[in-house]
Amino acid sequence: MAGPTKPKRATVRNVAEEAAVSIATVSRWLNGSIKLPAGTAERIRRSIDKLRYEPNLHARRLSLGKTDTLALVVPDIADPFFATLAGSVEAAAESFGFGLVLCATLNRPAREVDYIGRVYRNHVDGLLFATNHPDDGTLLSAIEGQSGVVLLDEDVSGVNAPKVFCDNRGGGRQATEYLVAAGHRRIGFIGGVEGVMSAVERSEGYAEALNAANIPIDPGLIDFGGYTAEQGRSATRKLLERAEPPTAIFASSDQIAIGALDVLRDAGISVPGEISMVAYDDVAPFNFFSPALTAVRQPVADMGRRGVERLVSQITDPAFEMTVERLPVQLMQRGSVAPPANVYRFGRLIKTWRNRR
Amino acid sequence: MAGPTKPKRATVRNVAEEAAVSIATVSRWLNGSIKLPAGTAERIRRSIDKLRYEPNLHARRLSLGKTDTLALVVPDIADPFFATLAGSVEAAAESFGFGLVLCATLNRPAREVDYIGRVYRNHVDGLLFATNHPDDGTLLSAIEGQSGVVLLDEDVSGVNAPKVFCDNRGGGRQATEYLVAAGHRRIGFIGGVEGVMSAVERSEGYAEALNAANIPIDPGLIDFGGYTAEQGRSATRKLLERAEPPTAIFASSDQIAIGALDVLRDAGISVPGEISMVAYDDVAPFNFFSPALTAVRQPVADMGRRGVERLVSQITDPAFEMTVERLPVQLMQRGSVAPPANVYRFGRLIKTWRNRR
DNA sequence: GGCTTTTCGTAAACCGGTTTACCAATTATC
DNA sequence: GATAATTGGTAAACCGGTTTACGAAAAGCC
Repeated sequence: MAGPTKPKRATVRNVAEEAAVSIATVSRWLNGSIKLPAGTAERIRRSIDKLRYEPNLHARRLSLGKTDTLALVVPDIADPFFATLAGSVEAAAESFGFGLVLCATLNRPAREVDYIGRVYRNHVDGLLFATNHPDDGTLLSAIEGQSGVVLLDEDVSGVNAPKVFCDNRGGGRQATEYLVAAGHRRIGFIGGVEGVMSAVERSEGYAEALNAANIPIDPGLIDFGGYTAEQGRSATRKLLERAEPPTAIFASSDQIAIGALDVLRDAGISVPGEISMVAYDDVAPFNFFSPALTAVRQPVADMGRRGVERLVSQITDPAFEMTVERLPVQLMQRGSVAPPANVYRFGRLIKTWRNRR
Repeated sequence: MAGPTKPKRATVRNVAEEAAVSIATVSRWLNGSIKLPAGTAERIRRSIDKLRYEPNLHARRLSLGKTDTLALVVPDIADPFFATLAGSVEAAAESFGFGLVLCATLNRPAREVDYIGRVYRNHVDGLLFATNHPDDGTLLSAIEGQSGVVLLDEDVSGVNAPKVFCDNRGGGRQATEYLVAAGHRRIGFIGGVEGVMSAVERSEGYAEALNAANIPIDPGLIDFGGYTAEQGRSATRKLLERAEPPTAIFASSDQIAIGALDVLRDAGISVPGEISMVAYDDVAPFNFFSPALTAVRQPVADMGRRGVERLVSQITDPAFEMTVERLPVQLMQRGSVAPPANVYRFGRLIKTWRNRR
């Protein structure tokens, strides 16, 4: 017995023949660019049913030069932040009649550039781009002149494209203000990759809040490195080695917070008893952590949806205007912030958690 | 000033013309099906560089009838379990020279069937399919006769296709044995959707372990419903309402465990002090929960990679044979299991957590 | 030198759609 | 009743590759 052979699909020609009509008639009728007398239309309809005709996608794309497909480029799809983003982008694209292909760059510049080229090469009609490392000009020149790219979450400096970001500065400020209001003055800041917009802005928000409270900024409390758990671990270790460790830590991503918690737990330091913590992103199930982690929640799903809206209108509307949008973030107050164990009175250090060992 | 016009791309014809050679020569040289004297090759190479020629993907696909692309179909990409799976599938596909398109069905049968049809319609060369609901025959008939589909994680009963699953029965048994070994005899089982292979098998493993320990199976302790946090919540509430609530709970997914923890916390019941818990999947950051959650870890990434391997060999190897593979799972012992607070001595109930309120 | 084989290369068909240009037969207009 | 406009439809070009079938020139062989 022969192996399973590929079933032969019907083409427009077959349908036209079956319906005793020309190819063009079938094609135009299908695309609604002509109306036909009831009899003819019915014959075509029947032939299509009978032959189980479905248009060949590739032929259609070749002919039309468009794909009705968008791409979402993210560093890593297994990261819950980007997975959530991907979910909302998928749904939004679908609602606009677009398919979605998901691309993970694993932060390899070559892959990023390759994916960006896909819109030029007509693989997709448009592309949502999210990165998480600073650009050395490679991305800029890859995106430059490319129409149909919108930047999500993170900027690529110099690029002229529609952008949808979250309010990083506001988030950084809110988190820090909250810690300051709880009485903290030595607040560690663990940031993402140095130079990346979101990291810079969150640190600016941090600085703003400290300035507003007349708290001098101690560069030794600030550490950049990446939105990873590993960065959370190493930065926290460094902070703990200081003569005066912070009484609170602002971790600027979920993963950083998770790494920081890891180190704190190993060191036997209680949260928030000895050190308070605020995280950022809030896509991890922080309310099940112990303590439930206070975090700045980014509207990840909104960002995805909005990005698709912008992209689709860029593709379809010739009078499209590029904009930069900032989505508001929200501080989710839970249980990882308490007044500092280090108490200063009249400017003198009375007690630090180290004394309590 | 005119708006940005789409840049005109060079075609093989342009390249051929520029290199003073025929189209076929260029095409065949590019595809390595001919070798040319150094001079000619060099001319072609130069023309390609000069014109920035890149082959048109759609033309290529139309002509060749293949796409070098795989699809991964999952219920929900934002679910960490499937996000992790997607990550590994992406990487594996890439390593075989295939692209990947990700499809989220949101458990809508119409979307599932549509996606499955994509391989027939040549949108992709092959498809990895993961579902999480029982099939009423729709999926079976959609997949039937379709070559180039491999089933991942969850079965669709009756389908003859390569399958890559995890050892659900073994996982259920291990988890339950572990609880039994800790002294538990009233163990709640919170399962996934009733009738779904993974849920059935995990419950079989649960039953096996109980039988082996001569513990009678109490149907009132068993609840199916879905791998969701909501199921975790409602099932846990039901368990707590019993005259004799369980001393341990086996939650058969991360999300279920999270929901269960939620209810237990609200009820002021400590884990593992009053109720022990074992979860399943272990893609959530359980080691940061308090207590760190003991869970059966599924080799999600392995499953993805293996699935791609099977799919690719099915596509490329005519002598391919269908197999069902079972990947081993591993119990990650952490801190959510303790001996039961309910103590029986000489068959009499001496103490339950209820008494300790 | 004549015959075969290899090398280098071409013309043309094909994949399966869309679309332009155009035609014949009705129907509307004056 | 002649002309213009509409209706229903067709043939053929085009999108941009791949591949088959074949030809001419160069090299190999006796």
